[in-house]
Amino acid sequence: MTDAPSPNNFIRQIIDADLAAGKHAAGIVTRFPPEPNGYLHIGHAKSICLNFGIARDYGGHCNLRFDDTNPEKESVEYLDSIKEDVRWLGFDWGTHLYHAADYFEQLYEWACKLIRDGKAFVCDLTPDEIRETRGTLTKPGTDSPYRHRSVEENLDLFRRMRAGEFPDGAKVLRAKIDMAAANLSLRDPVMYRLRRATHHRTGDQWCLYPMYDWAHGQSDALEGITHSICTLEFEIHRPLYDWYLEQVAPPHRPRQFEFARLNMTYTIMSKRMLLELVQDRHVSGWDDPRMPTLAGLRRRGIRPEAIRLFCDRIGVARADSTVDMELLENSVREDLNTIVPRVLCVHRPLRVVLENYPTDLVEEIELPYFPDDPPKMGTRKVPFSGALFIEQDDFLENPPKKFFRLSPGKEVRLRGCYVIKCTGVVKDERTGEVVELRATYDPETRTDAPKDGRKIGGTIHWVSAAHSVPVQVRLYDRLFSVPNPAAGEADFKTHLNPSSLEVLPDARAERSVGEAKPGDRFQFERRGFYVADMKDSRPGAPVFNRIVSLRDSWAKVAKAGGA
RNA sequence: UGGGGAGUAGUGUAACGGUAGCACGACAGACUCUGGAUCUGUCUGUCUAGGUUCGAAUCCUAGCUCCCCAGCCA
Repeated sequence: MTDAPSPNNFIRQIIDADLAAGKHAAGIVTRFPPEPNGYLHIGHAKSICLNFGIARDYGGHCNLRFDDTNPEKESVEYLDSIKEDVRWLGFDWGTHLYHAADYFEQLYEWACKLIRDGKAFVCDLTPDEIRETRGTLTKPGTDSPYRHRSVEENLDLFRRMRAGEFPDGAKVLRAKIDMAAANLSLRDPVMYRLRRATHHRTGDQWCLYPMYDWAHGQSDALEGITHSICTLEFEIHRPLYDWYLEQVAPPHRPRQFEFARLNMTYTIMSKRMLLELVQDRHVSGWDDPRMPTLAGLRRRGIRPEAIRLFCDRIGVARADSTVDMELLENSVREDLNTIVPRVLCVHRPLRVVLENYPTDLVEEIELPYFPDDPPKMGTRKVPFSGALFIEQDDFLENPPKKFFRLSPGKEVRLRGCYVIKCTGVVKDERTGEVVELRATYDPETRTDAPKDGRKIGGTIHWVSAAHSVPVQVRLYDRLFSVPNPAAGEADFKTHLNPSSLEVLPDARAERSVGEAKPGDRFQFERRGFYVADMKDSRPGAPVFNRIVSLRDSWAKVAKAGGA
């Protein structure tokens, strides 16, 4: 599937205007700059599609750059997962793989330049003191007593910080800007802090680590980034981004642009909260099929094509927004609809015995995998016998008016097969529960409508009791039961949807899916799209994840009917 | 109450002084051996109040609401 160019948006308009003005003759260069401190989620997918999509459509390139300036929270596990996820999403950084850590030496030299220019100083204040002297939103801060150290002293101290002469937290390097600036990020921001932590890339080579603001713009400059696209919360940092670049004055001058990050209903996008769900075992891991992580969506069975389609549909703008989960679900259905074979699987079996079907007869019914266009995917043979399973909720003893399924004395079509009529109901004597149905079949109706012209209202799915295979089916639903779990004062975990996972113990599928391989996708007719789980499924013992249910207009009717 | 941003149908996003469009959604109908899919139709909108203009979502003024910023996180 080759995607069409993504829809227009304000960033592309800026690029068009730049190009029209003769800028960026060497080409458009963007970057996707994750910190390897967690797994990528669908919000990152928005950024990836934006940055890599622009590079693709404008004939430029997009760098994958790890923003690895905080070794305490970062790891190779995250780094590897990010690379895997970007590739899986369908994007290729080619040779353009970078790490902020690769610029530490250059950054250090530039920091020395700022010191020499009187634009940075070593500060001995404690974190608390720095906070206290920073002022507040409405009150200016006060200068650090160390702000006027000589260039020589600063240079010497900074060198000794690097050499490890001071304990963590004892000193920082700060930019000398303006403690009275209305924009707090300009109040002598910290550029470097001491941190004795092993870095996943530079090991113990450094105990001095640059802050994001200092590292990011310079990294962009080094890489020749033309459009450094980030989310709205960094907008307030842009003056600092520009200030550092002005001081360093590198040959290439990148520019920062901000867009609104993705929010979606019934889920969370906060890395911190996602980590908490994983650590506290509310989910099985980063790749739990309920997680909004790319690893989770992948294991759920969603294809990258669907995510790219979704990202094109949601657009890019500067206003805060929350996208309906429905939009993702629709993108998933649309992606899968025409490419996935249809098969039959009964989730909660109810036994039906056909009283007039010849004992011991088994018919092999040839059914197309894609009924809307039978030649497209071929056929398979499905065994039919006198003992079947149908879905429990396809039978109602006392049906409401618009119920088109099976009930006593009524008929239904078995998908791709005979019309049957319910002739009896067997109940558990003690509980009153319906445990079996008796029925008759109409031998004339296997491929045709009833000869006498009577109308059959509904069609239900079925399997032969003796020939079907047991499968485990895992019904996934939204992770949270409220649209915005992160809002409000209550712990977001109190909004976890208790029925976000339902495991069906007795599901039965038609014989043909018994040998499904991990990753195989099917539509179980009238239920939804499913994938054989990559981790837990194996041929002969399939385990299916529900990717997304089918639209179900009966569910709405039933609900509206006050059920 | 300092500074920086943002307000277009229920949701998301176009329109860049000239008919407010698209997608999701909802509703209605057609079709249907998936209550699926498909097709058709309908629905709801420019934050408010002024102003400029032949004409304003767009320009101006005032106001309202929401978001972001006081990490040695990114």
